[in-house]
Amino acid sequence: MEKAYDHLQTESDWYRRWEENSLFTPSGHDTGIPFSIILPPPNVTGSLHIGHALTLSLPDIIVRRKKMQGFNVLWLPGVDHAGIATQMMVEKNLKKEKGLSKEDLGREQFLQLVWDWKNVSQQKIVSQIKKLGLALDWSRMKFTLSDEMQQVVKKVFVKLYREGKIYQGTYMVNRCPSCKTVLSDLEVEHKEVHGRLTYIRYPLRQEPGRWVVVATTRPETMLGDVAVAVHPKDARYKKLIGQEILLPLTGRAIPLLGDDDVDRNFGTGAVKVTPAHDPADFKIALKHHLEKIVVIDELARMTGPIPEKYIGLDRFACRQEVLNDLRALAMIEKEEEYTHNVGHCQRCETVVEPNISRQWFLKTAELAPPAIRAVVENQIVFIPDKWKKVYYNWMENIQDWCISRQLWWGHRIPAYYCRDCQEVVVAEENPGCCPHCVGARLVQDEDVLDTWFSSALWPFTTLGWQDDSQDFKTFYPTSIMATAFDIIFFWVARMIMMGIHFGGAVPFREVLINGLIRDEKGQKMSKTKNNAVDPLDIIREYGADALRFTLAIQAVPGMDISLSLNRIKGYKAFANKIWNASRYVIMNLKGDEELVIDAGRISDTDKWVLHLLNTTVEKVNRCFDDYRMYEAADLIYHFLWDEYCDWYLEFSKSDLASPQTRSVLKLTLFRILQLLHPFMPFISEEIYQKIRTDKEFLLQTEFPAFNKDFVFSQAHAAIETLKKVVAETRKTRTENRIEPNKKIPIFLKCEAAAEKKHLKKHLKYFDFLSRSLQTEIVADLSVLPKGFRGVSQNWEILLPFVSEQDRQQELQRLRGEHDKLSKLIGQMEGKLSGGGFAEKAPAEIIQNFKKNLQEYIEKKIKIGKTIDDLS
RNA sequence: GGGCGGUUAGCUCAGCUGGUAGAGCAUCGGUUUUACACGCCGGGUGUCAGAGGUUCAAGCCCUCUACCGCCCA
Repeated sequence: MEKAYDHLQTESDWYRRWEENSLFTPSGHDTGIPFSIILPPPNVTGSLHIGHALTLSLPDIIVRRKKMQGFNVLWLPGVDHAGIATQMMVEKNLKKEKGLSKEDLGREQFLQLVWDWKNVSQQKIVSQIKKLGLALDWSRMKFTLSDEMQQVVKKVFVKLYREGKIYQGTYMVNRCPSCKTVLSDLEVEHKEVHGRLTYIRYPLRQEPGRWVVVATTRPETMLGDVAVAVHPKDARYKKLIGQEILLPLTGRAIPLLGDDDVDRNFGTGAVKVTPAHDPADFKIALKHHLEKIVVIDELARMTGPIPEKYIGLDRFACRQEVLNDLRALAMIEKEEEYTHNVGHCQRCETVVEPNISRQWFLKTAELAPPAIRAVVENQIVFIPDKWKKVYYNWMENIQDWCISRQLWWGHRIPAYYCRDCQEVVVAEENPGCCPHCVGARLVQDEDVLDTWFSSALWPFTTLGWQDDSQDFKTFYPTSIMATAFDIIFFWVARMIMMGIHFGGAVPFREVLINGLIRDEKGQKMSKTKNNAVDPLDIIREYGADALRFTLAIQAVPGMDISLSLNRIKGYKAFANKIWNASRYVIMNLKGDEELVIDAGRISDTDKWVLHLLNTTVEKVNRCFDDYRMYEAADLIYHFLWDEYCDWYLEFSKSDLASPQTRSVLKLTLFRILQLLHPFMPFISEEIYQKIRTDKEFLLQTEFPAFNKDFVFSQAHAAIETLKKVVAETRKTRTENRIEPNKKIPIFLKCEAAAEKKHLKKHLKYFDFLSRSLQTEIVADLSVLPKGFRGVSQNWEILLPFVSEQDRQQELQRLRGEHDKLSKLIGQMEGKLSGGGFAEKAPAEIIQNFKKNLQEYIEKKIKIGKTIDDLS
């Protein structure tokens, strides 16, 4: 083996071999308990970012362990067509490269371009996923807009329509004039904007010279005003209700009416009513049967029955014009700074325009309650738990979902309009002629469905629900859905509703919500801030194993991760550590090692490491079962580095001639590789191949479980004592600047007979690790030559002085320590005698406390004696 | 306006059902010992945001405050 670990070499080829050997396909429909996860499908907008690496690695870690535990595991991959986002990117690209719009190309030709883009992007994503090492079954790869999915989506749409859950209606919706489509409420982001509140005079028709003042942030909409509303109990305006107002600039006469919903505290208490361009005004208009005058078109340009000069102006340009004109007429009372929330398009950040239009909606009234119940009844569990509150909050206030989009890239709505009788026909295929009038002039709806509509069907359609497949029967409901919290509404909630409705059961049992990845300063990563990192760059520099481990050990459920390159570097070093520990073990194997350990013949150090390994295995399994993979990673890290490498490998150097120790070395290494495999699949496989058992790949071996034959509490305690004495000796050496390499005579004293006996037995380890020339365990240190002293529990250590200066130095140190102990003991005794601690605390705690106190007291006495002795 | 997080060592973060604080990195001193300098040995570091309360005992529970962040309306 090479002296230094090379991740590039190790990570280059294993994936291909795993795939070729079908390691990632389920074991079969009749073997093992099913365990399934459907990949949250990445968008085909480009490539994966670091957040994906987290969301995808965590379930992979779970999946690999489940496979090793013998479950019948399905981990199914796929990608999402991402309607708006992908179309936008292709449009932008087309504009940039050829200066053309999508209309220049036409629907069909443009879609061909998007498909090309999708293919390139999908290829990129798949290659990234493979670099990350995800154990996905590629033979079942899905795409949300494949022919197969198009069939299912149509089927589902028609079914929902016939059930009356999908309907067409004319309502006020959010429209993005830049993306040129309507958006659902969720796709609108509310952001604080510093604007101006303009107070405009609205003259009373019957009383020339008098007016009411209305305040607005959008003066241009006044062109579409149909009324002014006041609160009926508002003393300022009560008497004016019923009068008419002459709308400035247009001269239209509009009523002044009373409405309970008017907020008396906003502005002047009189509000203008623009039903076609404001959701609240829309409601008022419905109540009072007011006309809806459209003055802004779908591209946010002025239109309608308004003065000629404004027609065609952009809404913001028109705002300036209107203000200028009002000013000229002295109709502006005042203007003030005003901060308010304005809806922006989530995709392109354009200010969203409320707009009345005919759209398709999904009724949620019947779908939501069972979806809420599923979580209340714990059929679905959120991890961490707190997210269920977020889920409830949204589900309990859910609105109907606008599912049509004015895009080309997506699932075309399977609705046909008859040109002859104007009827709408909803059917999976074009019926050819109108069932109502038998006319043949049917045209399909131009719009497509919201991307999330097909995503909502993902857990069951990917499994072949539509064909009543064996996969669906075996793997639905799936076990876990892993995702980021920002799409709980968009995706998780909708999957639950659709899964229950169509799949007949919840789509998944657990929802694993991971946090956001931030940069090392805790800032959100973004392209504009230029602090985003490319997972491929990290993998190239540090390795996929190091990246996976970094993400796993930092992924405390519900917490964001601040990703620092230094930390990744640290886990790259960890990989090198594993490599070298393995190199040591493998170099010393003779090929005759048994993997079955005879507990009667192995040494205490062997027992110690097996005992600790066993404890670690038990804890790791428990952590996995509680979805605390971060803690499992931490446990493995510390066992491997702090115990196995720092102590066991060093102990073993004295025992290499023993076939038993060599067997333990091999077995423990094997177990470590198994524990590590879910986190670091590549390096663990590479090393496994050098100590291979009968299984061809590590993933085929059985994940370690607690083994009651490996409980060696006595040996464990004895070696722990040995470690403490070695540590104290090393510390004493270092503190007193004894040359690290110099072998010196060491004297030990111990009052506990059993410990003394054990240590005597383990003296060879002590000598090696303490660089001892010769070690003597004596009954009385005071009769020996004077020396530096160390104390560790029952043990005292003496390293002989070589000069008078040594003696002075040691005395000074001892006095300092003596003082420290006196202070601590005083504090502890105080606590024990006063305040009720001794009476009220549980016996176990007090016992422990007293034991510690006793230790300090003894240590103090020992040091006191030593001081006398040296003075 | 409603809700949810966070505030712990220089930095980034752990700390399970309360029992005198931990990791990684950084830093300091030593060290080229036959697995590893991506290493080894050893060290220092904290009014656990602030105030009050419950308790024998609070980083952890309760109340309030401050600051930062997020979601919903």
